Amino acid sequence: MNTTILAQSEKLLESRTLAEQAYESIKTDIITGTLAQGSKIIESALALKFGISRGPLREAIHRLERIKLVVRVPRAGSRVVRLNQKLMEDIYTARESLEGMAARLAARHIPDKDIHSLHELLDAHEEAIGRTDGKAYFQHEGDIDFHYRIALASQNQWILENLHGELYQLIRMGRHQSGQTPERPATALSQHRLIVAAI
Amino acid sequence: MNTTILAQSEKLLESRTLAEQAYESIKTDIITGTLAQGSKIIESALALKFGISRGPLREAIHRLERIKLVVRVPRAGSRVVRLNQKLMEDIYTARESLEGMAARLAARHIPDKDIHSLHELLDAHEEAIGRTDGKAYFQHEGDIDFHYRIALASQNQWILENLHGELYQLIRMGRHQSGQTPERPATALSQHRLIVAAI
DNA sequence: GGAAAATATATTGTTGACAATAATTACAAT
DNA sequence: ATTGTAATTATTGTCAACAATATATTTTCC
Repeated sequence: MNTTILAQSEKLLESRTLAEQAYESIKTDIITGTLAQGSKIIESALALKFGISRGPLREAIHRLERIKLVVRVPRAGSRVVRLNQKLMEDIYTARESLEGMAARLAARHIPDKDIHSLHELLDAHEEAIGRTDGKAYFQHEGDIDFHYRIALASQNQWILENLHGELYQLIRMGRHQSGQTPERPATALSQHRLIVAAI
Repeated sequence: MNTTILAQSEKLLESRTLAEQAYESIKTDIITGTLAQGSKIIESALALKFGISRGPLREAIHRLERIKLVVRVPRAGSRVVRLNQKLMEDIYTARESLEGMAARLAARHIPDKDIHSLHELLDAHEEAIGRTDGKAYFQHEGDIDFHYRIALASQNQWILENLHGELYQLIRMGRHQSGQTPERPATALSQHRLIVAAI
C-alpha cells in the first residue's frame, strides 16, 4: 500500500471540520440503515459517540436536514426520515424531471470525447454485468455513476447539486433498505444506451 | 387595527427560535439588496446587530446557504451570493423543468374548485394590471403567487419546496436588484391563462 | 382504576469563552 | 519600490455550562 497517499488522505480527513466528518459518517449510517428510519437523533448522545461537542454535531444534523435525510421539528428534536411511498414517488418524479432536462442540456453541451467516455463506461458496465451476474451493489453505484455523468455534462450547477447531492442520496437509501430489487441491470443498461444515443 | 391578532402574531414571532428570526431578517436584507451581493458576512458583527449570540446566528447563515443566498467556504467565512448570468440561467432552466412537471402533475390532481380559484386569481391580476398599469411590485408578487399555486396543486412536496423555498427566492432577488424589467405584465398574464387552460 | 395536575427528567436552545486558522499589517532584504 | 517573511489582528471552529422547553413520571383527586 502507498503510505504517502494514505497519509495525505488522512491529513485531508483531519483537516476537515468536525462537523463535516460527523456529517459524512452519519449520512452513511442513515443510508445503509445503521440508523433506523424514524429513530430519534439525540444530539448529546451522538456527540458523545463521536467524541465531539454538540456544536459541530448540530451543524452536521442541520446539513442532513438540508438533504432531507433528517426531519427536524423545532424544540422537539430530529429523526431519521421515514421513507413512505408518497415521498419516494415525489422524489422519483422530481428526478425524472431534472434528469430529462439534464439530458437535453447535455446534448447541447457535451464534447465528443465525453460521449466517447460515456460509451466506454457503459461497455465496462456491460462487461461487469456479464461477469458478476449483475451484483446488486455494483449495479447501484454504476447506475448512479452514469446518471451523475449526464448531470455533469448538463453544465447546470443547480441541477447537478440537487440530483447528486439530494435526490440520489434518498434513492440510494431507498434501494439499500426497502430491499426492493432495482430495475434489472440489463434493462437499465439498454435504457442508458438509448439515452446516450439520444444525446 | 386588531390588537388581538397583532398580539398573537407577535407572540408567534417571539416563540420562534432566534435562529429563525435572524434567518428571515437576513433573508429579506439579501433579497432586497440591503446586504450587497458579494459582501462578507461576519458572524460576530451580525450577531451583535441582532443582539444574539453567534450560535443561533450561525444556524441562520447555514440555512441561508441551503437556499443558496449565501456562499460559505470552510474557515474562510461566508458571503452574499453574487448573481452572475450563468447562475441565473441555471436557475431559470431548473425552474422551467420543475414548473413544467408541476403543471403536468397539477393537471392530474387539481380539483375543479381550485381551477376555478385560479381563474379568479388571474381575473384579479388582470383587473389590477389595468388599474395600476402593472406596478412592478404587484406584478412580481402576483406572478410568484400564481406559480406557487401551480406548484401546490402538483401535490409534489419536493418540487414545491424547491421551487418556492429556493428557486423563487433567487429569482426574486434577481428581479429586485439587477433592475431588469420583468416580462411585461400583460404577456405574463396571457401565458398564465394558457397554462391554466392546458391544465 | 383512570384522568388531571404536579413534579422530575431529558433534550434542545442559547450563551460566552477559548482554540485554531486565515487575513492583514509591519518590517526586512534586495 | 517590491517581494518575501514575521508578527499581529480578525474571524471562524469548538467547547462546556446554563436557560428554556418538551417529554416522562409520579402524585392527587374523583
